[in-house]
Amino acid sequence: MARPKSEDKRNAILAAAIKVMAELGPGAPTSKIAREAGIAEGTLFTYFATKDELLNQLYLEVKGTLHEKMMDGFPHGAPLRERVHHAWHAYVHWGALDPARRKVMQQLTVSEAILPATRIKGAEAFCGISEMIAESVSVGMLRDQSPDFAGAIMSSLADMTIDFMLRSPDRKENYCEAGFVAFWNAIGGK
Amino acid sequence: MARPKSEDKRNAILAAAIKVMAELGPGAPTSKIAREAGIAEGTLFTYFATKDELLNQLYLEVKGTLHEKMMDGFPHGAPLRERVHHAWHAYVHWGALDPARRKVMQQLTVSEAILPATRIKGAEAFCGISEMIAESVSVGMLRDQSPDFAGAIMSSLADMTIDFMLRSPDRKENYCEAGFVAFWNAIGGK
Amino acid sequence: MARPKSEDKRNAILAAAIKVMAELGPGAPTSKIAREAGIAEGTLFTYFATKDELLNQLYLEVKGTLHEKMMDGFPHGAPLRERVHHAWHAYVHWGALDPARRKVMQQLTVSEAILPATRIKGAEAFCGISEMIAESVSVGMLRDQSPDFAGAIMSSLADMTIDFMLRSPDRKENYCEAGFVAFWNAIGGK
Amino acid sequence: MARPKSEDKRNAILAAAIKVMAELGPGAPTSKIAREAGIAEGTLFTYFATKDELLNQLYLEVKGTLHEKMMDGFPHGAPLRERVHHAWHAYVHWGALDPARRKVMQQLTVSEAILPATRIKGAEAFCGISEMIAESVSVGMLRDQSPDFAGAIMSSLADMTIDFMLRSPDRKENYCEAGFVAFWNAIGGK
DNA sequence: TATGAATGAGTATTCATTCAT
DNA sequence: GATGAATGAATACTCATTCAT
Repeated sequence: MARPKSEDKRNAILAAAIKVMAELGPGAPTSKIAREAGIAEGTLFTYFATKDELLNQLYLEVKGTLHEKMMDGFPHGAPLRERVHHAWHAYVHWGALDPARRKVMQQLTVSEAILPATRIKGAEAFCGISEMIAESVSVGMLRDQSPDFAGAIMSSLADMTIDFMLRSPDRKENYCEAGFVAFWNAIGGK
Repeated sequence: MARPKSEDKRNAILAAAIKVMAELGPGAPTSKIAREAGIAEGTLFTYFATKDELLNQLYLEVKGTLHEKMMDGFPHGAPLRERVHHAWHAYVHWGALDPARRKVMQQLTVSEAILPATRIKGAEAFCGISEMIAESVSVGMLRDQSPDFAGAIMSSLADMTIDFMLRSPDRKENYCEAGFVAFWNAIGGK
Repeated sequence: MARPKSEDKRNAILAAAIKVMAELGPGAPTSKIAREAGIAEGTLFTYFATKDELLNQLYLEVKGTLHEKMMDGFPHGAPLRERVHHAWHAYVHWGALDPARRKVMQQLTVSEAILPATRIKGAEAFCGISEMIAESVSVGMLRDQSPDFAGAIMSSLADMTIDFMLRSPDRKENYCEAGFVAFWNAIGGK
Repeated sequence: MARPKSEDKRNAILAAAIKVMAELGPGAPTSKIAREAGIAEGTLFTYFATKDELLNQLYLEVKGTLHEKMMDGFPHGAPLRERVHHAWHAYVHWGALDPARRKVMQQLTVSEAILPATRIKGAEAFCGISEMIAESVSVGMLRDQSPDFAGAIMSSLADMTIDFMLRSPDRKENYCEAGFVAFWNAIGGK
């Protein structure tokens, strides 16, 4: 049983898990996820040995999607501020346009089921972005911190911004930019 | 009245819930909470009719503790920056010194069990603080937002800062101040 | 603790039990009964040592009420048919006017909680009536049975008749008399 | 399909429910029923979604068995009295030979758990029998009632008769016939 | 490989009864 | 005697996981 047959089915399960868990939280029953995915209860376990494994894979999948969005159309040659703005814009719109995925990410982030190893793996993809942000930092005190700190500033402010965007959809773009201003100031962006 | 309902017991249950849920999440069994509180399984339900009610009360209790800490020794007459710094310092040290309470707050914040009404009630106490922060805002774009936005900037950055303080206890104070700098810059504090 | 103080309270409990059990069946919680009776949960147990005792007393009370109604205004000197008709009329109207009490009697009659001794005691009061009915029996085969058999014919037909009276309140009296005719024929009443 | 849901198992559960509930009433725990049926506690709920559904299905099963017995060997061409006697005989012997089933029917009949829809469905099968009995009715007043009334006279008297048959097994047949005489007279059978 | 019935430990909640006040 | 908080065994139902088909 090297790799299970259908990549499609694996994706269907992950998609179903996002849908169901956005509503029911990480306590959502695997049976409901299976039904939503259009497969039998038992089949889920040929793709994910345990529910915890599903949760961990899901965490990675969700973080992966976010990363993908942030790199999609990334203006590699552009000035720093523009590049960072691209990342910011992609982040908050990812969350505002796909609230289920984002809800699941929030829940899994604070869940005991996600292993430290998974968290590390999930963070790895964002190294580059963190470093880019760190480059923008002009505030002395913040320059002394690891790039992670700058990256974390972005995540936390972006996440907060998404909340406001979801609460007031008509002022979405306003919040997106207000959030960016706060973020850019926070790191003393040049 | 026979035996009056004991405030002590109520508090013991809430304390036990914090301890147990910090480890097991909101899915923690009420039986474990009762045992930890030193009471019978059934007794828990004379104080909280359902587990959901316990969760909602707990949310309020935890937010309340945080608010209390932030107002404890508050330098009412001091300059704005000092007052905001007091609030920040109290917030992040509350989280760093009582990680269980803080973990529970994080988990409940994203839990479906917390009713909107509870969230509103929990936020009310922080109005004053949000307004104080909003006063500090000098960035034009951010001035146009509600005080909530400023308050949310603080919460999200403080929360992120706590993570770093917990991960590197020896650099706790360093992170506390670095976080404050980022926050103060974010809102363009004067 | 010879006899508990208040006979009123005892009656309140029995009345409450009837009301609550008519809705919830014999599984009705004693706490609900106590609340309905306007007393504390624990007080119920100074009047009835256990729930089963309450149930048994209730059975007797309900049967007693029925018997009382049947003897109320009983035309002692009247011809047999008239006397039997009085009993019948009282029975079915008791059930039709107090459906809660009657529902409880039905439920307790088939409940495992009612002790044989209680059933016997409850039946004793009806000996006289059974004997009166037995006197009316003119059918040879039925004359050979114990008076109980004649009494049981009456109870079962009366109970059935009550069902119809409750289902069609506007035809109540019609059913009362139709039932009596069936009953009188059944025993070959002279 | 994997393992198909086994009709045998469903029947085993119903049989177990009859046995256990005859002793413990409708309050009998599902766990005891499952054990008696030789299955796991949880398995019961793959066959009956809730205990109430089990109760309702059981009601139908029990009524169905009774109806089956009444129609078994039914002398379709025979004179009316003989046909009615067949039904009566089958009814009371069903109850006398399978007291557990009959006890359960009594209990469920007065239970709040049985839905009106279930009662209607359970009664449908007996329409034909009620009509046959109604045909036998020669008493003017009873002729004006719906066939249900005649059917109800039979049920109530048969049920009473079963009680006597069970209490005095050696006089079983005597009571069967005495009961029939009463019944036949009640409806003024021709 | 896919299926879904079977499992049984686990969970929130109820409730008769006790007993401190 | 009256109260109602405390108790903990009992109960319906759930759910991750297994495994026969």
